[in-house]
Amino acid sequence: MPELPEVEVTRRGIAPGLVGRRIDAVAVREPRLRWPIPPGLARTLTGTTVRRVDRRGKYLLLDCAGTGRAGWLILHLGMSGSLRFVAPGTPPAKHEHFDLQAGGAVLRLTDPRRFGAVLWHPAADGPPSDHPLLAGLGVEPFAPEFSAQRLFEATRGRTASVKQTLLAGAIVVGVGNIYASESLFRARIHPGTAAGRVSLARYARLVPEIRAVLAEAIDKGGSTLRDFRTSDGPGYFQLDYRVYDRAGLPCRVCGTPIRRIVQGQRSTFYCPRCQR
DNA sequence: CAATTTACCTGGGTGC
DNA sequence: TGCACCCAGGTAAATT
Repeated sequence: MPELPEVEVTRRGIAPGLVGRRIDAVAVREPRLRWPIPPGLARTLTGTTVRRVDRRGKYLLLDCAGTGRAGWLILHLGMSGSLRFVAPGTPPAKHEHFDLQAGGAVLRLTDPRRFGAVLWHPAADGPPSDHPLLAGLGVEPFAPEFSAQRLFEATRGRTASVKQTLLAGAIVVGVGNIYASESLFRARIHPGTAAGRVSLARYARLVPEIRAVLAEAIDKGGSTLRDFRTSDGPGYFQLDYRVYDRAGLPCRVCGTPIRRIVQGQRSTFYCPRCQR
């Protein structure tokens, strides 16, 4: 599943092939994603030039501008989406729903479960941060604004578990299901603890661990990164998980069997001895 | 009213 | 071979 690290690796992978290039053609083969791909998108995009490729949370933002048109193409990979470049004329396989042809390269979106999104945010509607899907997002985990103090203050009075609170993305983005379990393990915090009852000192342990685990995953993705021009995209890399998906296996620190619990219909993994 | 919980979208994989 | 069922993440809707 593409989480923030995969999306960031994708951003780095596709940006060189897009920035400064003119969009020559757009193909929409299957508009039924999480939300419909806007009907006029091909007409809007064709002829614009990609100025930047940014990321906000798990959203990719392509800054596109041309004569009389400007805005951002918003891409989300959902839980099964990926992007890669293919040679022009490559016949689309099943689940390959969307193409962006720019300067001889074709960026192709594959998404079997169609939980992803391709949306357009006109510049006239303000910056992308004004878009309803982006407006409520928390801070970026690598931004200086993300601090133990901020986490502490934002969670006072909250009764929801610290794991679910991180996952919700309203305080900090990018801590998906895998990285929530992993970072809480590294910080030795029990995932079931009410967010409002976690001390400032514990959040001071957690913040650097969140950054470390995300940075590690990005590095790993960068190092295993395939050629976005010819091959099949970022190929989801796996961190050497310490607790995630390790139910029943011995904790790498103390040997106690890792437990799996369900919080908000989602799996959480933790070590009952190391995390309290 | 804000916080919290539940439902839903889809299709690959699994087990019978 | 077919089919019921589970699971995944992010958002909307429902509920507290």
